[in-house]
Amino acid sequence: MGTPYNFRETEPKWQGIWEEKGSFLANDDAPKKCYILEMLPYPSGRLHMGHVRNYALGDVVARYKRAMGYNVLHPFGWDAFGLPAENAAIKNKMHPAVWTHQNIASMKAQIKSLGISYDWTREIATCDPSYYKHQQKIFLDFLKHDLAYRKEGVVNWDPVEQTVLANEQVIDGKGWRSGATVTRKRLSQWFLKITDFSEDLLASLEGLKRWPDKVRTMQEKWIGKSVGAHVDFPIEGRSEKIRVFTTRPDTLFGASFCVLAPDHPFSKELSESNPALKKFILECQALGTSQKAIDTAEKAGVFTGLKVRCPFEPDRLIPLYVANYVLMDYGTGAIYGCPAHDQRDYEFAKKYDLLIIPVLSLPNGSLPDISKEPYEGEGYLINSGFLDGLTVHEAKKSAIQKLEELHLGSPVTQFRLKDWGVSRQRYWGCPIPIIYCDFCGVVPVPEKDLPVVLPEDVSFDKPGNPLEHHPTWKQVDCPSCGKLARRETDTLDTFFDSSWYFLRYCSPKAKTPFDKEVTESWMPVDQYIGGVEHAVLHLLYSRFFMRALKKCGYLNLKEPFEGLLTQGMVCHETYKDSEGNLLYPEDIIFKQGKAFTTKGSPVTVGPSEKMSKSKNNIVDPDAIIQEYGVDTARLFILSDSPPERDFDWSEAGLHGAWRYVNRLWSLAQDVAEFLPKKPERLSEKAQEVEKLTHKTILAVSQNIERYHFNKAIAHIRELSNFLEGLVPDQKSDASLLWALRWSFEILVQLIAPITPHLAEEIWHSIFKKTGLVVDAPWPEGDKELAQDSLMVLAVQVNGKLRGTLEVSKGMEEEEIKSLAFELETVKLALVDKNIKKVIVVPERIINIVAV
RNA sequence: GCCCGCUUGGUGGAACAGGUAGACACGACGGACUUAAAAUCCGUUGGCUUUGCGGCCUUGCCGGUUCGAGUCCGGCAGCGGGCACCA
Repeated sequence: MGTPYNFRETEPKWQGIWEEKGSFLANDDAPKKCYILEMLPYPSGRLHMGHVRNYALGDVVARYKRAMGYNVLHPFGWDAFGLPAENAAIKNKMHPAVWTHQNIASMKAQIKSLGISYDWTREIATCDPSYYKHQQKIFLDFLKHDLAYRKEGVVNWDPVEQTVLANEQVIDGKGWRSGATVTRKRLSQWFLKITDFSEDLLASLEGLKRWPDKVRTMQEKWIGKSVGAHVDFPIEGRSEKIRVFTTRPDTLFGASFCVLAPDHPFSKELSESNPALKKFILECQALGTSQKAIDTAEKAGVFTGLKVRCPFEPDRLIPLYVANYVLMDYGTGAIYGCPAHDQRDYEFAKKYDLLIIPVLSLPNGSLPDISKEPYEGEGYLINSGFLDGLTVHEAKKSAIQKLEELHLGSPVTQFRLKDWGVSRQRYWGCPIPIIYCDFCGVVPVPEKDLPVVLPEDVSFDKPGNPLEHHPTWKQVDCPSCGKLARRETDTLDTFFDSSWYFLRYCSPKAKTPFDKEVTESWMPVDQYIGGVEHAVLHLLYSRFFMRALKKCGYLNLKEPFEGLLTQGMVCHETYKDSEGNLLYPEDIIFKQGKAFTTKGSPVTVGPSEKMSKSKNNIVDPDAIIQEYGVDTARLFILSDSPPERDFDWSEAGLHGAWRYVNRLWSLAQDVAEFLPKKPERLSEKAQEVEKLTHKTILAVSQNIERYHFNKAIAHIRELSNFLEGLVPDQKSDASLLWALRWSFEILVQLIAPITPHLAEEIWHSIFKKTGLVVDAPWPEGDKELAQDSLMVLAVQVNGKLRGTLEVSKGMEEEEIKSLAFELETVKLALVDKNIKKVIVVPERIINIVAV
């Protein structure tokens, strides 16, 4: 028994030494670069376990790469603009800047106690004018290169508060504070032309080999390329035509109505003389702007009184509707309905009693049953004139060809992706550097006047945008004519801030947004780590930014993130007392596997759910670090689940990690006795130690490379279990004494990226090493020495395991077969059976097939 | 509603390219140490069955491909993420 491990002293000590020595500073000039990055956090004020998980994952990779000889860039910063700061301002009467800076200070202290290998000299905060100054420059360059433009966009409008609401502030169609029914309002706003890059953003996904497939699929679906056609439906009795977009020109003979979006210009025109339609359009505006609200609303529409002519059947007239399920943003803002073969059209047709004409047979030629639901599968065209008998694919081609001949349509490729609206009617964001002049129009703020800084003296007493009702801020002289003009009072979407921060880290002190040469040498990010919830928006916007910046001449790269790891959520059980009230985890005691309150009454343990305030199941990282130390928390959070899955936090699991930390500490003392040179001869046990050690090095390295940290830890535990078992034997075996010490030293290096403080402390105070583990090169595994000479083969009869064989590597197949047949259990299973064949899979299995 | 995932013992998970399901842990149970408890250490632990040996069943559910399926294919169910102004 040696001295117990004192993490309270040890952890801050090593954090201080690493900082003092500058162990984690990145070097712009050194070769072999590696950029490891965790997603920029929002400074909410309190660190949560999701952060701890994220940073622990990144730290293992960063420390491992450093030990592998890489020059690692591992920076940190804050996504410091955003809505919560304004909410806090209203609630607590605290200025957003003060609130944000306080949060950053307290979170920074918490993060420092995690011992993550960050280069803090590169820290940024997006709310800092020295950051957003460059962002404003980028915006102006986007404007110059036709990547930013103004158009009308739709926002959620709270008519009582006279304020624009975010989607999350709209609950069941009502404003979260006022409770008033939210309406849609059109405002002139700034947009970025992400759609200029639709094709490239889609095609380049294929090259992102180190991204999870599911993220690539999600982006692919989001961009949503579809090949279809524009089709014109002439309006009966008028000269205009309704142009629709469709992906199914093959089903045109099944058309039974056409639908315009409520926002369609023609809908508006017709509504002037149609009060019912006008009323309906107003009702549609009561729907929020979210896709979910639109999709789940009951399909409803109004007949315009007009009929349109089917392109292929000039004599057939179908009604023209305006309906809530057609979007102005997508395609042409108009569709034709083929209810027999489309779910949404089907629902609409049923509701308004419109014709449902089947135009597709099943692949076997029979008619689909469309009495209850539409048929959306493959088949052959029917009831379709010149298309009859064709497959869907053939009919699409043929229909488009005919439309072109008739001058009533043309093939067209459509993307679901929309341009990115970046204007926000809020205070706590980056000001858009634009001035509106009655004489000169839209005038960019001259570069010499950047940054346009947020005014500090704002009030949140009035609803709406504080910049808008600030007494003087928006008044400015026009840079062009000098007359009095107005500043843009909208600020930028915070996704704008986080779409280029990873570039700023490369040269955080640059006078320009970033230094081209240095940035190109660090970029792309080798490994990006963050939550799956960012799979589409943040990651897609960042990919767009790289392309847009390239177009503006900033750099010559297209993809920001070469490797991507998306981590799962951190969950925890929920607890309720006998009355069903939620309880906090710290008020629960476990006895014999059952849960009780501290007062002894029984507790119902609910399912594990994402840690959140509303579920009362948050575990505070600070408290855990106080009680167990950060290495224990890191070990537990890395060992229990693979990173991409949800993680279940449990006090018991944490305790297991704590025990292991202490076992390693005491094992270190048991094997500390030193033999300076490897003995000439190794005993059998010493050879086993050597072999398992090499196996472990290889397995741990491979598992870290693949981000299977839980498996890496399992291998480390296997090795330490083995070493522990041999400790009593070492006194009588000098070569084993050497082997145990040698092996354990390697084990300490292998676990160092996971529990870095423990590793340094063993290295220094038990092994009396002079250098630091962080400066030691990663151990090298020898494949030869890790080889087994014997192996175990499974023997099956008809696919069922009947026994095993231990054979030496390279034994002849015939010999293996005959050994297999000699197994008693095999003989028994083969009684009264004829052998049909024997399958031998080298080094794996023998399967005897018999009947 | 639309898009994308996930589902293996009491629990978290392992099984690399279809080849011995349950590595490594947690919990539980039994034992050692202790006046006792905690801590620590040792052993057992998927289920059913048999006095041992063994046998049968088992990867959310139903079906298929294969000598062989947790892994591949089709269908279903449950849970979760995203849906463009939360970040």
